[in-house]
Amino acid sequence: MELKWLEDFVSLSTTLSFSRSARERNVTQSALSRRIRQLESWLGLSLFDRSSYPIGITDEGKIFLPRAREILKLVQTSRQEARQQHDDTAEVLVFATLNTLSLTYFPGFIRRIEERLGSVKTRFCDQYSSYDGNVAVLNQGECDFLLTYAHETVPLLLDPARFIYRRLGSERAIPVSIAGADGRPVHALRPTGEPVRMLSYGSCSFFARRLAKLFADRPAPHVTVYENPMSVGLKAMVLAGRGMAWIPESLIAEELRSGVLVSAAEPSWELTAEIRLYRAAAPSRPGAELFWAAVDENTSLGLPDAPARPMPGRLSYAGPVATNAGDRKLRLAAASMPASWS
Amino acid sequence: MELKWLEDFVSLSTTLSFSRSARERNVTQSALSRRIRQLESWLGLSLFDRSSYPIGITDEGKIFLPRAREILKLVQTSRQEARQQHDDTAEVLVFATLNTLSLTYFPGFIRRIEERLGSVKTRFCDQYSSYDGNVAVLNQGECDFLLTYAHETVPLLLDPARFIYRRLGSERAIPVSIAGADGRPVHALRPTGEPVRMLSYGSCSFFARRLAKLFADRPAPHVTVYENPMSVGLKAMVLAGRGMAWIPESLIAEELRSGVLVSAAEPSWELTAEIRLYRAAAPSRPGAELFWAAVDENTSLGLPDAPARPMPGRLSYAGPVATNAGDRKLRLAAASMPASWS
DNA sequence: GTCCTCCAGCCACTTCAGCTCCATCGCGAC
DNA sequence: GTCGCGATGGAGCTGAAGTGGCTGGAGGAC
Repeated sequence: MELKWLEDFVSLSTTLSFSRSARERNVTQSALSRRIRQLESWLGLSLFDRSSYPIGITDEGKIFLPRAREILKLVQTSRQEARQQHDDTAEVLVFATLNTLSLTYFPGFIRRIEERLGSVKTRFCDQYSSYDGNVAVLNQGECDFLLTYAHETVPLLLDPARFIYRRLGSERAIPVSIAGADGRPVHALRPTGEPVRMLSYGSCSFFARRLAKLFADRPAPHVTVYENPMSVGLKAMVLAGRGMAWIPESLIAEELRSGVLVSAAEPSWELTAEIRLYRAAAPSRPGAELFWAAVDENTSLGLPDAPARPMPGRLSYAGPVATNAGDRKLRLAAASMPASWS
Repeated sequence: MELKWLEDFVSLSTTLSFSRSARERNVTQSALSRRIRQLESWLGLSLFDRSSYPIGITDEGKIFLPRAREILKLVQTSRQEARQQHDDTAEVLVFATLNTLSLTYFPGFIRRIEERLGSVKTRFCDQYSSYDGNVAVLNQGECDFLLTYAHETVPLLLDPARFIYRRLGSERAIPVSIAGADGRPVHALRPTGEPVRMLSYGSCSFFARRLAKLFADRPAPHVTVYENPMSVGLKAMVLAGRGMAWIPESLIAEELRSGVLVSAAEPSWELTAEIRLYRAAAPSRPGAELFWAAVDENTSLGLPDAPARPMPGRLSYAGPVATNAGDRKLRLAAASMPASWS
């Protein structure tokens, strides 16, 4: 038996459509069909009535559905429980953070803290790509700190009475394109004329929200030809000349300096964001308190306004222990989904 | 995450030895080592302390162990629950039976019953190979009927007050070998001289018990060169000339007649067994009661003494729905283990 | 009636995770 | 010292499971 069969089953029992669930689970319809059959044959009974449209769940399926959920839930909580135990005893600080920040700001940030505290053990939560997802992680007490972008136009669903924050710096997202032979952007945003090829964030990331608002206020002709919630992915596409995109400055400082990438819109189109570190207001573990104190010392030394700095050299991941090292597969399409924990 | 990782973990936490668990789980030591590492990396912590021998389970491992068991248990019970539901509504009769009987006696038996009752839906429980396992299945009410061999020398752990039975027939297990050019057995049991090559049942099957008793009473020189709890497996080895074995007569009637196989010991070495159908004494589902009544009618017509009859033609499995159709893999070595439900 | 969607089922083909079977290495235990 | 055990690496293989494409049947929608 495979746990993914159960996930398939739960998904299918919700959508009641093989095609839709197949899309949701990032497999073809025929593969999903086969997997559901495998589950059914393992159980020795059928879970869905396919004889009509839309398909219906059988009585046995109705019995089994809560069980399947229970199993998946139990697997999830068991892992969290073991981790909690480990993090507590090993004094590991758990961060929720956005993908881009984990690549740009975090490494330098943690280095500066370690200069004060000595070596610090850290770990990231699973949920990378979604802005709200990370907020939820802090809300539910599954991490010690939330490192995130923030801007007045994007609601951040944290009770100010329960959570406090420090402003660590700021970031700009710049609309960029590769430069043509003449040094001008190949793809450029213009108020009129041809729509520009847009490489865009999905819907759940921070800059996706910022952009949605921006275009609501200042419409401009564009057609979205690619979506990826991770700015690194967008950067790669921009570098390949596939269109323009808003990319955090710290990710493309090098390319801007060398002239490979150039601004693709007037400066007024740039987006800004604060970089904030959130924590629960209530007293926390000794290690977390120590960390927070070190953050305060650093920010009091004038760091709050320092922009996020790009990592020197090539973009290789040198952060904390990857939490999904057990997952070998990473499909591009899957990147738009919440990180799977199975 | 894979459920087999949890099974590995539970096994290893019991044996505290990679090599032993690897053998138990039918993989190489290096494969098991990798799988445990995969589980650990999925969890993000280590479960065993490998720095000393024997290895020790870590604190986190101690936390996670009951959870792992819980998950596996939940998976198992969820399946049983769904099946129960299905069997009840679809009026499926559940049998526990020995492997050989499912191939020899059962098909004809069910055909005779169906001549009276019309089509009957049946299903086998998972536990095939172990004699006691099948008994336990009936004891725990997980099946309607137990079809089994029985003999006064082999204890059958069923409370006579709670379970009743009917004698359906009898079976002989005959010591056989392939015939040489002279028509005499290539491998033959002799009270003195060279030990004969013995192909033997494991330890948990019915005829294994009978044989153990037999050899305890009448020692004869032999060396066991192959073990398989399934008599069909032994038959194949006998046909390949690998040695002698006790095989149920009904499985080899054809070969005995044609002379391919011949008796490999004096007739006094033959083993007998009754074929019995057990059920709970308490009233049961209507379908089961109907079935039982049909059995009684049949046995009253003089069938009880009919020996198990081999299926005509080649030995192909034509019984009820295979319960482990979801399991694609079947390793020979695994055949000696209780059927996996995962 | 036609058109469309949805699902089952089949096929050929490809991919790759996971296994085995080596070999080697380091390290405690004895 | 030797022995046993576990980790690790590479080569090679296999089978499971995916994709992509197709057909066919069953229903809705119009």
